[in-house]
Amino acid sequence: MGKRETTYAMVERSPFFQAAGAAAMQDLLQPSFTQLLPKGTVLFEQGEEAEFLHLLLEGSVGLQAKGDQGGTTIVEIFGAGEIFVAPAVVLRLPYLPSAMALTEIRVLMIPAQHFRDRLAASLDLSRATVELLSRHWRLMVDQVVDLKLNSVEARVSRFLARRVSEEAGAGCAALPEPRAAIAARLGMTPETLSRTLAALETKGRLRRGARGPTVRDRSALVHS
Amino acid sequence: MGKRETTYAMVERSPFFQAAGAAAMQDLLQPSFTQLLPKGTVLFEQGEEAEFLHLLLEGSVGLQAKGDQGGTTIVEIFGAGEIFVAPAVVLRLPYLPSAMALTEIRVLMIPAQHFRDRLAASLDLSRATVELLSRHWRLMVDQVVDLKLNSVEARVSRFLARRVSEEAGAGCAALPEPRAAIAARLGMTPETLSRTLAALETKGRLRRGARGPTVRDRSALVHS
DNA sequence: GGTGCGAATTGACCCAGATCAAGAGCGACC
DNA sequence: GGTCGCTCTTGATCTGGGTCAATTCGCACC
Repeated sequence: MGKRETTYAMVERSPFFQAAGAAAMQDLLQPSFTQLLPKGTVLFEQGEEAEFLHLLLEGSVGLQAKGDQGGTTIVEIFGAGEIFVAPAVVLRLPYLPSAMALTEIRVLMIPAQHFRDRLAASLDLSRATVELLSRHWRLMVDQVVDLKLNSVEARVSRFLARRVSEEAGAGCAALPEPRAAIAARLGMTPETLSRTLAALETKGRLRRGARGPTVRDRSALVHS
Repeated sequence: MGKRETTYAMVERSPFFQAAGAAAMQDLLQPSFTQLLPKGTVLFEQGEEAEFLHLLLEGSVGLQAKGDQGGTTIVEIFGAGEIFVAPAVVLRLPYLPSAMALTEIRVLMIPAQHFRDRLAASLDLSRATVELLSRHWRLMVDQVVDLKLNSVEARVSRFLARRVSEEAGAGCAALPEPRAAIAARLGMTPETLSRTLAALETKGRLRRGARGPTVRDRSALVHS
């Protein structure tokens, strides 16, 4: 079937698959299944035992965490091809954040116990997981630095820049996720995000369109 | 020799050692060596190739990162028994942050290539590394949530609470690191940290002494 | 026991971004 | 095609924490 073909092709392209190799992945994926879920679906809730490792095939999901004094943020937004949430699965601990579909998504569900079993048996898979976690740690370090050192405008600019192709150096940065989610990911209010996009437009850095803002010059956006 | 005895005993108590098991650790530690370094020493610089995995035996080190628009922060402060910076070692990539001794330190240096070799050979070590990275990822998630949702006072309170023993519920939170480092870790200026400590003192939450602030009631500090 | 110097505290002021409160689009569904 | 219920944007105001400057503290070294 065509749909299953593309699914496998997408899985194959993910960096995790590359690192683990086809053999290990075959074993891993055998009892997994895909789900098609509408925007807004909660994949799992903060505090639940981890039952699945997720590989996102299409759309984006947000990892949402509650602070202890109340209030929630989005800690990370994952796109197609990315895997979450390995730490909870590995440590057999409750999920630290909840996960919510920010758009309609297609996601591959890998049973947690099966993943742990394969992990204990396969060095290749283990190695790929180490690399995955390393990359994810670096993402979070990057975000912490961003939050601590950069202004709202710089954070928005960096976020948009990561959404336009690096080689083209320009293009339309689609923002299919709700504004509130993006604002939370960037550590600001939706109002401030909106104002900042408006400010970037008057500065000529982008043009706001229906399918998201169009960036004129990617490098000019980041460096200033 | 007594000193080597205690070194090994400390290594043995670290969670990473527990997870990896004595056999794997024996192999890992064979070509490692310890160093005694004064406060202010730079262990490695952001952008250098990773040459060592570090296990901190005594003192504290700060992971310091530069933002791309200039300015630096401290992303994390590690204490005795903790391992850093596995991601750079694993990925054979340059260190993302620099590391600086915030106090006098004793640190075990594990050659990077040796670590990677053992990692590729030992499932136990691999598994321990996966768990280590998972815990470190969670630490960073926690910090991101803290930065996004909590006020300066709440962040300082949480930080102090983690420095007093949980069972006692009170005690002296030694702050041997320079104030500027702690402030950077918490995403604020040294001035604000100072003022916040003063404010917590007038509220009766702590008493400031020479060997760091003494917390009267740990749980009152966190929950308010 | 000065005395010199960097780190920590305190004080006065200011500003980026939050908050509160209207509007403006924009689909979905009758 | 209207109108209900969104999300998004814009406007006005407020405030937490940053900035800059002046002490004061702690302590190594003479």
